[in-house]
Amino acid sequence: MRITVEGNAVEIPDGATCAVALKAGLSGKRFKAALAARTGETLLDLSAPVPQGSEELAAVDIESPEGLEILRHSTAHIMACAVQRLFPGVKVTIGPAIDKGFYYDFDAPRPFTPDDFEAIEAEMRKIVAVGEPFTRREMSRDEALRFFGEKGESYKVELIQFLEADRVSLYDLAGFTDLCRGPHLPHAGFAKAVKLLSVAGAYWRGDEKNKMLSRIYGTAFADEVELKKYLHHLEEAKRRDHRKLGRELDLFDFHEDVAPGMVFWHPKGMMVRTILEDFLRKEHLKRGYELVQGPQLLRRELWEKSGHYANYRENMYFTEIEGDAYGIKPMNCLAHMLIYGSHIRSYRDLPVRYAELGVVHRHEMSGVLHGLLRVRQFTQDDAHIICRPDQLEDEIVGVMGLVRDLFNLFGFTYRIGVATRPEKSIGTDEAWELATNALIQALEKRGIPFQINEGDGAFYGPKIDGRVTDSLDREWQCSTIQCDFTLPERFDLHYVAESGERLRPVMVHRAILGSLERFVGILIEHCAGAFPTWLAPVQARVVTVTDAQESFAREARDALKQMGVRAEADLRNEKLGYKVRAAQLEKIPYILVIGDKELESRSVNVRLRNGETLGAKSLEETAGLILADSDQPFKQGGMHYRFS
RNA sequence: GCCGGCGUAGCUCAACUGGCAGAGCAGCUGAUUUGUAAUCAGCAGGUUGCGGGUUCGAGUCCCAUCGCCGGCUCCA
Repeated sequence: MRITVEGNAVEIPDGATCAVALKAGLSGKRFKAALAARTGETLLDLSAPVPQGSEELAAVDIESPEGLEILRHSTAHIMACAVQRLFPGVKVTIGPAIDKGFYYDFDAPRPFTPDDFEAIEAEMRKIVAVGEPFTRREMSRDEALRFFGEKGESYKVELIQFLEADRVSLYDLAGFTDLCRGPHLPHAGFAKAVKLLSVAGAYWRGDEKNKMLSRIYGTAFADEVELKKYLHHLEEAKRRDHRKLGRELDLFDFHEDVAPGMVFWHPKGMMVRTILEDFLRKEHLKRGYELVQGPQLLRRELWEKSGHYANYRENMYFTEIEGDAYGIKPMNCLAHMLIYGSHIRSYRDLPVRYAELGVVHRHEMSGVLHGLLRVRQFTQDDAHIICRPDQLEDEIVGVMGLVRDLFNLFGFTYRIGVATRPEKSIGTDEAWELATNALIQALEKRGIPFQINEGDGAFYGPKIDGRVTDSLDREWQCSTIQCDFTLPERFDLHYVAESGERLRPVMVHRAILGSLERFVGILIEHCAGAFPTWLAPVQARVVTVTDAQESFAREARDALKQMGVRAEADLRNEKLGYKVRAAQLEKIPYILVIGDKELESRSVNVRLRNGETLGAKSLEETAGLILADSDQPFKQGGMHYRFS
């Protein structure tokens, strides 16, 4: 029998096993992975005969990353097959593998609901149990158009019309035929650990002008153990949800009825924010920034002049004062430019670095709001650097240093992207090219790896994006560094050069943590509510064993406060275990127990958040311990105060 | 904004096909005075998101609206 391995035809004796097939013609990483897996434990059955009629090599190691992707994509086919068996008349569209699973978009008379999962999964299990083979065949473009046209699969017809190839490949599975590049599993029997997860609406080809399809998300793993692990991971993410922890830890809440998308910070949450803000201000002052602040409302004419009115109006709030239209600022740059423009500037004055923890309002569509991570009012750790073109690269390099230091401090790994000119934009081609190159060169100079995101830039300039990955491997966009030649032009900013000539400066818009709201949300999920000691709203709680220690407990709390520790006391008439449990659930870093023994020696018994007890210590010693712990990030936590 | 799901006490959730709105936790009060993740008892807690409609009767069915959740689109 003749089979094809990654495009190479190989002759295999009839009745040969997969092992023989593997030996016969190996190229392509997924087959190498399969070979490698032969020694270890694998679901690949090498003694199985090569299935008849299969043109693809009958072996896939579904434990390799490539194999897993094949498994998931194939599982999407199995699901589509099951859906068409159960719901005749449902049209298929596309069903790719995604990061942790797969989806398939259907055009169904009635959108699917989770109630349908049981039936679909049962039907899928039948296909898997039989081990229905995937078989590949090819036909010409016209044949395929006719084939899918006759079946009424109009979406497949549309897809083929967009393809440039003369011939297309199709895969058959138990009577279900799908247009597909492949590759696929040899047979459905591999897809044993499968689960459907959710339904959602999704636009055909991702365009909101197109029809809304019904999408089913699912996942598949090499075995049940891996699947369970992943489902557990999803549970863990749920447990860490900042919206849940925000309520449980009494950090913040929302009053959806009166202010959707706007945060009410409770005392503990505000403490975290305040510490963060103080830290950021100090850090910016160290790095040559100056603090400024502009107004919330600016006349509409100003937004027209900047281009925001034309490009960003639908996301802005407007109000009227004495008959004049005002826009509530969605960003801080205009005020900063007006401040810059209030003096004549010399080339010696540059760069000017204006920083503001700026409160902005953006009218986000109702469907996108999400806890602290997507809100309508938020605070940016914003700054604008106005500099000479020859200083631009150094300034970006400096900003990237701050990005690195801050993310290191919080223990985030991060990924950098460069976003280029979008369709809706202002400014000349030359300016765009200059700005884009400056960003790229600065990154290269720092040796920071990055990817290019075409057309993802702001309307006034290209940008560098920084996305952090949290402890659950999810990515969040925080940093944005934008190069802007356009607004200085529109606002006629200038500086006086050595020659006396008036020249145009460049402006860099940048935010490192992005929005403090979002960042606190990410941080909560990252540390599961257990803030590092320096950020913990309550660092220590004094807990009494009986009422007899009440007075000393108050004394101890006040003494700790005096020494700079954020301490409180739990004097409730409850058993020690109850109060320890409460403090532990609130993730307070230090629990200080006072019973009769400690009362006598005027000490506290120190218990850490992880359950470890350190024994009795004097109040001074305890305060020293806690303060050293909360100082750590500033002194030893990988901070680099260098500018280069 | 679009598709789907949902909205019952502060929180987590009950209430069969329409038939007297309930429990645990949290809270408050009292008893208890306790040694490192939950002492016991009692009390209080509600216009079932809001507004209409159908019905003898609506938490439950219908319409409208606000909001939330999961996605899509968007995201400076």
